[in-house]
Amino acid sequence: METTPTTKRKPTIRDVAAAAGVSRGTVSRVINGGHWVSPDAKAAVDQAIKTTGYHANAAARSLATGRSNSVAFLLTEPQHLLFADPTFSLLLRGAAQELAQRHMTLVLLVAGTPEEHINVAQYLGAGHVDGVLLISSHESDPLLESLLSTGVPTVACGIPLGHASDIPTVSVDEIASARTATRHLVERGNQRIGMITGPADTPGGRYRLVGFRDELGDSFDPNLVEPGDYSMASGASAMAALLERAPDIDAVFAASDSMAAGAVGVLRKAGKRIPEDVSVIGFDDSGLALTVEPPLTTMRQPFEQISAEMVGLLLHVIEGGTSKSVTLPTSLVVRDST
Amino acid sequence: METTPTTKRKPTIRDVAAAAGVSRGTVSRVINGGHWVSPDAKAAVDQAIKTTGYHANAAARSLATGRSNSVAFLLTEPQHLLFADPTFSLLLRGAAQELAQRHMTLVLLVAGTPEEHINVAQYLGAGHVDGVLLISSHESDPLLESLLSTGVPTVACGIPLGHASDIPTVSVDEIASARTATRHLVERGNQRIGMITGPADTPGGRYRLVGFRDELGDSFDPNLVEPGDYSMASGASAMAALLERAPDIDAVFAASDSMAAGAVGVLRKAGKRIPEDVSVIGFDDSGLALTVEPPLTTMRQPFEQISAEMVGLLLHVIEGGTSKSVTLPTSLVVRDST
DNA sequence: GTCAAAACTGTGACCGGTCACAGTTCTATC
DNA sequence: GATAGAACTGTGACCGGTCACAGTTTTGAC
Repeated sequence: METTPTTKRKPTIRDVAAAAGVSRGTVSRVINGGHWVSPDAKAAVDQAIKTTGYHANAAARSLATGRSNSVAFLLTEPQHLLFADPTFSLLLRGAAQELAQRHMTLVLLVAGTPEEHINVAQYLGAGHVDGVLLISSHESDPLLESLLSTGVPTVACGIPLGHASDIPTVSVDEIASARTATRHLVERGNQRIGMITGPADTPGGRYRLVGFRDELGDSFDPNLVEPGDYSMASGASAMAALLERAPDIDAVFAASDSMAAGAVGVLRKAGKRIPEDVSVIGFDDSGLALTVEPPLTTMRQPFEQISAEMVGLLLHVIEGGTSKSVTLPTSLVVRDST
Repeated sequence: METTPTTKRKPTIRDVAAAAGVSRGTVSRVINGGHWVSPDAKAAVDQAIKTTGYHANAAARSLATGRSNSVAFLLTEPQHLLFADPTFSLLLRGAAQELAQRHMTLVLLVAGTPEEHINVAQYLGAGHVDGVLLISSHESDPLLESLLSTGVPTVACGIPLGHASDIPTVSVDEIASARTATRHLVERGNQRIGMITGPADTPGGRYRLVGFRDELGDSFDPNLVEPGDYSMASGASAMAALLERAPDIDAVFAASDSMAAGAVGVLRKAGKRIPEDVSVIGFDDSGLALTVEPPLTTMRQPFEQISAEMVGLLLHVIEGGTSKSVTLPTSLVVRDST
């Protein structure tokens, strides 16, 4: 490997200043909005930036300003949920785009194993990022504790159980959504409606069940509730359990599309027609909902809005603004499974 | 909001040096491997780091060393492919973990729109990251051109068409994999085997077709080939087209599980039983393969290995090592669709 | 025509590390 | 016991920006 002639040092702000015939300070001002610089100077600097091919050095800027212009996208889910569930990639993409527009970057942090946990905690504690987008934390998440204690600006996705008031949150109205889903099944004439819930230590796991129970009122039968962990496999085994306990079940509300998909597979193997014999409704409206046969009726979560709101909120907190939480509406998407 | 008492300034290397009774230089040496420092000094520094709660400032370090200790995970796919296809999240997660082990971070870059393209090019050109993991680039990708011209160390996933020798790559043997898949169908006794290909400007789109054709030899019928774009919808319409052209088709090889899933839906609606009437084989072994009914036979890509190799290779190039490419084997996973 | 305020510009210190180099101590060799 | 070299330590310069402040010019009011 020969040394390329491209060994020219990267231009610094001093090079630009020299080329434009002004001082570093003026160049800096032009870069940062251009206030309080004369039109002549600004033009000269703009020109010099072009000719030199200058780009500000992020590290130097961070060091001087104390801000990194990056935020962490923090995943704490155990591994199998992550790639089983396509929802997180929607959030991720949305957040990345939203941040890019604001010229900030997104660093992905995965805290699956305990070892990763402590590494992540260290990393965040060191102040390497300006803020954290916390994705779907389980109750009593130790990471949340350390986040709160280090004081890194944080916005959560889905109300972290037990910390409702401590931390700004973007979430959907779980209870209302679950009621809507349940009402839909009732309105379709179903009588024996079961539910496959998410883990009880997650907001979706807990509150969707609450909405389900609230909506059914007196006709709620605890025997028709079976827990899952959002994964397809858990949906399948939960459905199997429900079928065994209540062969006359005529509808099921799953707290995720993945679990609904698992349930559909089991129902079909059991010879049930969907929706004639059993109606199925999911939650999320992830890409999965369309791959299932029949396509799933589901509660759509506005993932694009969620990520946009999270970024907006986080940046607001980083700027020193007061923190508030946002609740977004879901919508019922009716397809062929009900 | 009252000012918290936690306004204590973050400890710097000088604080640690003072606490340990040594110089900054010694502390720096301890942090970076601890060579050439006496056991006494090292112990004192380690102790001081603990008591002060010191973490090195990444920006300062980057500024001094000229390295950012971060790499970009660059997505250039058009939007709809991204979240339709779960494969990228596997790669992403694998890469993040692999990097975390080496105390580097992964910044996610999305270059979907032309505007994002130029922003990303700028960002990379500015040297904000030490290297780039390039995910599935299409031929004549302008971003690739600018990457090569800026000289940022880059490793591609899947041989970038037209740049085979310019850039280190981690890929699977597309042709051999396609031959294995095709052979499997032939061995199952199928006679009229169709293929749904990926876009011709992607390596998977081009070379899987080559393998398919090679394996079939004389019995290859160009009339039984229909292009798709890896998405489920495209798989469905391609399957519909094939069925119309060749109602006697008895097997189909799709270049992605998503397309296979789309094909399965169409086949079932057409009254075909799978695999009795038509066998279907996919590619990837993404999570999707198990959600389809029946579960898909498919060619498994070793995504964990791919991301691990990519990171390893990239870091090697960053360190100034010579670049080489790696080809990994796929494996046939037989399920119920063949 | 004076003077104050507004508009603009340049300078030096600083952010928190790393690195080269010079200086010191310790060990081993003849 | 002189001396070379290894092992260890401290110092100042530097990375490339930003910022506060001081200095200069322009503008407008009286």
